Amino acid sequence: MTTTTASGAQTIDRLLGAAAGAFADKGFHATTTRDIASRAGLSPSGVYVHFSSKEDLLHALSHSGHEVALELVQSAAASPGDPAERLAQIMSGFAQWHADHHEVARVVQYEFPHLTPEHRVDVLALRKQIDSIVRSVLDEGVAAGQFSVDDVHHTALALMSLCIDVARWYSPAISRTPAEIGTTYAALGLRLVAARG
Amino acid sequence: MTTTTASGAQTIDRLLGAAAGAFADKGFHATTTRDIASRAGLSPSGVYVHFSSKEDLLHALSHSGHEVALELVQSAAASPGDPAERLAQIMSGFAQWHADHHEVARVVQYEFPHLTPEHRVDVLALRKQIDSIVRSVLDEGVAAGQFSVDDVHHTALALMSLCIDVARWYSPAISRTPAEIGTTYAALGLRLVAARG
DNA sequence: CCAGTAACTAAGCGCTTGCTTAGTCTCGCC
DNA sequence: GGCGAGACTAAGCAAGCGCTTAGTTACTGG
Repeated sequence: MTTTTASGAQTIDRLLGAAAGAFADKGFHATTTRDIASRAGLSPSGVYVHFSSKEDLLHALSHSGHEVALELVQSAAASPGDPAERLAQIMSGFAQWHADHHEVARVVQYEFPHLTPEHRVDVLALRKQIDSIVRSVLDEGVAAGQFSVDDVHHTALALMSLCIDVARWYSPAISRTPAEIGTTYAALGLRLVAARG
Repeated sequence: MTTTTASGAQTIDRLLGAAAGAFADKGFHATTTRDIASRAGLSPSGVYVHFSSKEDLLHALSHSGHEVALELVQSAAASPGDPAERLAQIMSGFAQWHADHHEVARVVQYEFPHLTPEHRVDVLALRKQIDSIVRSVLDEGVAAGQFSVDDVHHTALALMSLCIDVARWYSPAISRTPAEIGTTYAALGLRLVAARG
């Protein structure tokens, strides 16, 4: 069998980081494999020791990014507290993640269509899990009379949409910190579902 | 001087439409000039009769798209009614436009970084106008005691963000019509600014 | 009726792309 | 102490890229 050594694992991390930076800066198709290799301090062919293609790198990045986001939303939804407190946790965590990891987030959200069809369905499954968690928190809040929404599906989409778009406009150069953005978005989320409109 | 004939103007429109479709489907860099030419029913060199480069096409598309969006927001902001009614007009019009013209909207929003620096500042000026119109409607609503927001800048960004992200998830295959999306987003927008939270 | 020009194409140039091949180096292990 | 295998590179190939050149056709004003 083929084993990966410690130095190999390190190189894989460098390659993923290099690809995330390059894809976020210039987009998947505008990024060359030579670009990724040089950012990772390798020769052009060094990439293919660890990944079978440029799209393979995109998929690895996309899959692990979605996994991290899913875990984040999962644990926020499972935290103690009423639906409003848990929704606030989800919004603040999800929005902050899109700022803190805006490179990976941008790749995850905007390069998704460039995955192969098989890799796309793989990643889509993780996305659906995130959506369904948000919807169930909304359902609970409505059942408890704490939330009042016109349509749970549409509202859940709008809430996620708000956080996802953070990756588009966020830049480390702006004055708002990711943590502040998280706090703001928790408040905005609660406004969107507040009962007694 | 060089004049454009009627048939030439028609071809320019076909080229812009072809480029919008191709850029929206595959992204700017993944689109080839041969692709655009064949969608427009021209030979590969036919593109260069009317546009000096592929980026020139992106800029034309981006500029006119922003102009249409600006006019839309401008006229909604100038419509009769109190700040709440005018904000609802802006949200419904802007959201609906991102669904109805999701091809151009996607190019406008996501291919923006691939413009040359000069073309980017040109388009950025139009963007800033849109933002400032939204902020002034918020200011008026706050002054009238009709709105209550934590921060006008942040709220204006969130409102625009919500509409812009429609272009990412909208597809003609879904059951919601662009008009329905507009109505939903007008209501969501008012929730985000509502006084007596 | 013909000169001038806008609209368009066939062919192709120079370059870059993703990826491969053939080989070197450096370990850990018996 | 040699050998198998993982990590890596120099060189390069076939294909596709944006764009140009040289030329043809179609129309329009004088």
